[in-house]
Amino acid sequence: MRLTQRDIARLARVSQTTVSLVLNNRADASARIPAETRDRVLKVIRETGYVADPLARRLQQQRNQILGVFTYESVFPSASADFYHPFLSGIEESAEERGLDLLLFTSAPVTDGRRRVFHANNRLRLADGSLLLGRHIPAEELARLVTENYPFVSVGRRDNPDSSALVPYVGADYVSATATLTERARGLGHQQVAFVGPGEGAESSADRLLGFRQIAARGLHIAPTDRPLTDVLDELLAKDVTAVFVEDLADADALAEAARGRGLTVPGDLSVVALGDASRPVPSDVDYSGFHIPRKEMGRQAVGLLEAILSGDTPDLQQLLPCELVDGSTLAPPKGL
Amino acid sequence: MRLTQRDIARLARVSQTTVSLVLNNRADASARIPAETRDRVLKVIRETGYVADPLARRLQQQRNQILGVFTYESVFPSASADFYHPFLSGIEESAEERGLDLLLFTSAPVTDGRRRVFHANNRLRLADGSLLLGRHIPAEELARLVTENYPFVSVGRRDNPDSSALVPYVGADYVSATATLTERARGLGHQQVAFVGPGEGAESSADRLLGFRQIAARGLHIAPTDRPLTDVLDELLAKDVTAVFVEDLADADALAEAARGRGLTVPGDLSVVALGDASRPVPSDVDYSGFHIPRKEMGRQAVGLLEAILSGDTPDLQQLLPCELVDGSTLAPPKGL
DNA sequence: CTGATCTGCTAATTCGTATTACCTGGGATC
DNA sequence: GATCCCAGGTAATACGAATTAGCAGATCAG
Repeated sequence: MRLTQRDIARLARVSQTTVSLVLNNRADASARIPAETRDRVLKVIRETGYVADPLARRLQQQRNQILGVFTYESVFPSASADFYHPFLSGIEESAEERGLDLLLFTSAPVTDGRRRVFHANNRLRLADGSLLLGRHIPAEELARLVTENYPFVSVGRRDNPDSSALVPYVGADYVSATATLTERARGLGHQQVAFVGPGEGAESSADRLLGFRQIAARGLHIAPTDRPLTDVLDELLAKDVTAVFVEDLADADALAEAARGRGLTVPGDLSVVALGDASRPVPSDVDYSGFHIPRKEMGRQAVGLLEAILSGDTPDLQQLLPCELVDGSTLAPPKGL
Repeated sequence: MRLTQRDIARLARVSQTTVSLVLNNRADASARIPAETRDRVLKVIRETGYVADPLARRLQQQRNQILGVFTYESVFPSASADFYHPFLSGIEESAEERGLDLLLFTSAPVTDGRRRVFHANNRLRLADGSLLLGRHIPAEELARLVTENYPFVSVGRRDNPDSSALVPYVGADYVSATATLTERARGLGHQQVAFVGPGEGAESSADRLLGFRQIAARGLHIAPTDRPLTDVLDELLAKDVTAVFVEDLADADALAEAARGRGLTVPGDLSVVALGDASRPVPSDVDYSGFHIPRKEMGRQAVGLLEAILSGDTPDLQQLLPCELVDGSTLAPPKGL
């Protein structure tokens, strides 16, 4: 049987109220506890090792000092670890600084190979608010979270289910980063540049193409829908492209490798820019030019934003962080120059 | 303002009791709800999106379906990630299967560079029970957890603070694994074998030496207390050692590298056996003979053990899992043969 | 000497849910 | 006609801590 304040009260010959007052160090005008009584209570607490039940506490108060973390895939298996890790590192660090615990919603049942926030025995309310992570977050879940007024922040994604719902998020500014790099390529003398990637679907893809287009309005765009890489490379060369922008570092590496296979040099004959980190392990250790997504910082900021929301502040609910530009070795003036 | 059962009750024109009964699907003789009433209540619940407050629930019940995870270092920074990750992967997997959420105690204040379980505002009771992970778990904290009767399981460590306290743990059987490998070396014809490592202090170290001694009672033991590696190598060669057992894969690699530096071949001139995984990144991709610690499985088993404890079963509180032997390429008959 | 103020506490209530005990009206049984 | 039973609920209470209201007794002002 576990100890309650009532037990402590009995042992210290005071009321449960007094125990609570001592514990919470209340010295209001309405409740003055003389040192002698206070010490007596504290002594009993020390001797028994009593700790307050945090759950009973929060029934009363508004905050619980727990932040939920909902991931749409398992966190720890190494397959998704590379993706989630940097975010979680920042989240953990920030939570530690703020004295918050993190609740991983591993109990969410998996349907169709994905976890769902909303299910029969929804446990979101265990936490004061939650952080949502995942490559693909279903729009209807976001919408419901917003309409139910549940405090949450989406990390890394910035898709809005519809115009009416304002989804709080911390994202990365792909537009600026891509634009800056495209401009840099222009500055180095590249006349024909190309963007290889879907450029639509996820906002992260759309944003990169947008940034590219801001500078290279008429640059080539190739959406490699299951097209073999050699095919893509053929088209690039046929159109005299000297600098190519790729959404993923792993894809960038594959493309560069293919180019080298044809006797081309990188960046001499073809500059390759990686617009983001590798989504899967890459064997080569080439230092690709491009940018890194500030994942750890995004995690940190997300905790900050959620805390602000919880404490009633309403700062800018949608935050974009600058990407870290990487000079690297694969972006240089074209050979002809 | 969030919805309560009282609100649902009002809307459905029933009592709060009835709402609770419907929600929990109680069809006992003591409470029979006709389909009509039940449907009316369920309709309101659906329309409002009401979900029960899990905290208020557990105030009443015994279980909360939350397992605490206490780590003595941060989990996600890549420095400790390699260590914690496999454990956590198993824990997460098992928690998911059992419908449990995981609470990371990131709020525990850091003193002397380490987290502490026990501090002023101890929050262990948020969870039904907890898993303890860490390279170095202070004995006094273990002792206190035991005396306070808090349900927990220590993962990977099996140190007992004193004989009276029975610490529940899931560990790895280093003794058997080391003994098996030593026997294998003997079988291959090695006459002089050596064990390089502290062999005391942590039980994991002591256990390995113990397993080694079971087979090679008079084998050489070198405790490399800050001794330069070349020194250790000198001694091995001077004593005609042909097979050496090293506690850590990283150390094994360093030693093998040093041997090769002197023109020796591995395993031709010297067999090297790694008694465990690398505790720090190792550049080489040599496939060392030795064993792996079954970290993921240990995580899984720990959840199982904790669940058993929580449900009142008292199985064997201390469990040892077999290590995975690795044939590898660094253990072979000595050259002379 | 009377009322006001202060000290040092405690009884009662609250949070949201689950459970237990009981209530009511009608039909069946004796 | 009295008793019992049963369906269909509800009122009351418990869980553990926090808070609000308030109660004795001492002290002080006037």
